[in-house]
Amino acid sequence: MGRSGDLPRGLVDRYRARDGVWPDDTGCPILHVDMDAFYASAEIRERPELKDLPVVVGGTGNRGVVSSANYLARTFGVRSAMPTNRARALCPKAVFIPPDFALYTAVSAGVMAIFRDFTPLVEPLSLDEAFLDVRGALRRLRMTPGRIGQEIRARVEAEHGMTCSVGVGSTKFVAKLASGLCKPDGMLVVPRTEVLPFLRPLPVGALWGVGKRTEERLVDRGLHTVAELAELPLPRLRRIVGNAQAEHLHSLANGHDPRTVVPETPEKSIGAEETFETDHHDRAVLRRELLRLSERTAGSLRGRGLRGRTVSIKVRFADFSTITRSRTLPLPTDVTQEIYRLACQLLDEQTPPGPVRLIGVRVEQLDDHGGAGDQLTFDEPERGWREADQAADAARAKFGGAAIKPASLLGAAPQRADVTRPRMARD
DNA sequence: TCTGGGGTCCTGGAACCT
DNA sequence: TCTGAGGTTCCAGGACCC
Repeated sequence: MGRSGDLPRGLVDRYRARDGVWPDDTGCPILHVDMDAFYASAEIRERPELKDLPVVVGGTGNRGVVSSANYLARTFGVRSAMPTNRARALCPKAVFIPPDFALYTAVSAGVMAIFRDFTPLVEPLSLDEAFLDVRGALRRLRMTPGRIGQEIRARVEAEHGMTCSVGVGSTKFVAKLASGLCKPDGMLVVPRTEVLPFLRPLPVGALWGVGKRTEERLVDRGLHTVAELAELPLPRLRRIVGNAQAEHLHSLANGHDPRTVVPETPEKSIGAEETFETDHHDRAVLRRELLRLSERTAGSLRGRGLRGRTVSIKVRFADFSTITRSRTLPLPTDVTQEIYRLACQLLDEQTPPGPVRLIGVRVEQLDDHGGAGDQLTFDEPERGWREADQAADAARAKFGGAAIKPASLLGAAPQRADVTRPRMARD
């Protein structure tokens, strides 16, 4: 939660423990646990000699950005999402490390397992954070929510050598804000009766769903704080931000957040995209990249037992203008060649010429085919491609990711900016 | 400063169907 | 047979989140 970290610290002290006594956590069953500088901490855990150095994890190429920086690096002004080149200028002595997602995934699994020792109702938001609903655990473990938060913090540190921050509240939104306000290595309890006094002085940008653009729009109309937004008549807010967002923000600002902790949510889309190290006009290069991305996307689909009906491509030009083009198939697919064929059609028929800095492929309208394995579409040629995909998947599983690739990808790949992968931490 | 990558959700327009 | 209204789906783009 980026901007909540900029809030006045004095505001939050009343929600910390005083003389070892925590504020009343009755009716506060929601915990939000957020690992501190997760990727950087995981790297330091692997290489303890980095402990007292500024550490920055992120793309190390020309166009890379910072995914995570330890708190020492942050004292130099380094922030996540900042271009790596700028981070380097601010802190030349920092150790820059490309992300290692296998490591973060493994650490994350260990941390999530600790959460599940307290409650089965764990909703991971990314590798480094999760909501917990501890309602059932209160009776079973005879612990208060605050006590559970402390236990979790202690176990994460003891078992993984990393710190985390915990927010305890009556709703997801309050718990999430609270964890953001006590970073790093802290805990905050916002009593149910204190929700409105807690929220009202916050800037509108602290509301979940208010980013840079919406914040500008609200501030332009004189709405600076949550209190001002809460008091605005709903019809006026609708005219500013649209119906759905108005309802959502008005509820949050008035302390209402009906969202429950949902342990499993089905994926809605899967895709891959990449930024080139230098811009490319050449359609042959773009098509080759589409094949690589189609292969990655289709592989992810097959790995999860999913198929999708809508294929979309995203093209970002040198001037940063971005277009998306999509087409829907009559039947869902997970076949690399079919996704690639559609992606090429979209590139050739619907994409204007120009220097391209990023290209991506995404598959939407996903459909779990429930292990129906070979259930086929009516498109007979697809059968051969699916069998080829399955054989290639098996070979990759046995011999590694580089073991098999389409012949057209065997040549030199275009230089890409540093690759990062699913769900980055942003802490 | 100059902007990654993987996602979700919403809006609005066009096309299509009833 | 034509037309319009209303609903649904598709598509594109924007904003946001981590």
